[in-house]
Amino acid sequence: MARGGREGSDGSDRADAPAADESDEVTELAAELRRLLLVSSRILRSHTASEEVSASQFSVLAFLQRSGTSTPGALADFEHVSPPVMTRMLGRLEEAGLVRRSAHPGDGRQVQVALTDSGEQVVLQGRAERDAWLRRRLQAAGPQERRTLREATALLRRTLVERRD
Amino acid sequence: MARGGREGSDGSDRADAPAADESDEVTELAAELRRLLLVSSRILRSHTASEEVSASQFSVLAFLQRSGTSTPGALADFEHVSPPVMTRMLGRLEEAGLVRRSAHPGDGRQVQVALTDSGEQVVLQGRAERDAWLRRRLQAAGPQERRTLREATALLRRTLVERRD
DNA sequence: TATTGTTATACTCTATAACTATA
DNA sequence: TATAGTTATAGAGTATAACAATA
Repeated sequence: MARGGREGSDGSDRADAPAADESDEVTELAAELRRLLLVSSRILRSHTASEEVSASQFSVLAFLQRSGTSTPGALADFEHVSPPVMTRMLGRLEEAGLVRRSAHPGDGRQVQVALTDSGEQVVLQGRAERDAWLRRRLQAAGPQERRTLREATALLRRTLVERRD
Repeated sequence: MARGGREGSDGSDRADAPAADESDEVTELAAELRRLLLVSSRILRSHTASEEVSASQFSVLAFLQRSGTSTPGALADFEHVSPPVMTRMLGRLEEAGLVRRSAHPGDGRQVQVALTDSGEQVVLQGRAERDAWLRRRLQAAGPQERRTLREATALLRRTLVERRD
């Protein structure tokens, strides 16, 4: 990791101008984080898909199960996908009989989306099984490590997901 | 999977049988982590793709730049994709003139993969630009938070990526 | 005119199965 | 027989542009 050198060692000690070391540190963290997210999302995707629904589809179903009802636009925002992608996802879920689309009361442009009974079954029964692989690993990691991971999860969400600019 | 209710809630308080609270805690962390990885990989992918190469392709180029030379099989392992996926990725990169495939000396079954000069250019010039978005956010998060993220990155890699079973 | 959603189009990402060539 | 890689096939994930309907 070779970060040799002290900060401010070249005389540029203004507080708001990051020193070379800090810049290196951020650069390296960024590269590691990028790679980790890319690879671990692949791994997780493969471990949380089932024959019934993919990881992405399950995420939509789980959101609907908690929120009761939503619209394609709200779901697209929540999942961070473009509207056409959500239209397609909902189309597949509807074909599979897991969600139902109906007219929005009051605003004819919008569409209401809700789980069917079958969709609710998939969420409730699938949840435990779906996260089993991840739970096993977290269990093995130990309490202290889970504490770090909980902090980091919240932090990553704030840093990557919720911030808007 | 349905492991029959909560463990430990019936008075079995052996130290290696996680209490109900711990089980709930792990379950919740697993669900949050799954969702975070799914969503943030989407976000990151959209912010690290360029016209030249996608996020995945860049990751392959960056690995080659550091390792000098590799084989399709080793790259597939490293990226956690199946062999046919790597074949296709390499095909596209080769078409674009960024990598070169050549006969493996000593083992005719294997193939050697290396960057072309053009591919090296893409890596070296693309690195800073590609991570700019992520670096800005990490910079804004502050030193203490980056420390947590560094710990968590290493921890997640050990927990999710490196463990084999 | 702005918003919501969909359709059309065109990629990339991904896996499994079957095949070829070499060891 | 086992290993490395590719081809064939199929489907999911993703985005932008163009369109329709409603507000």
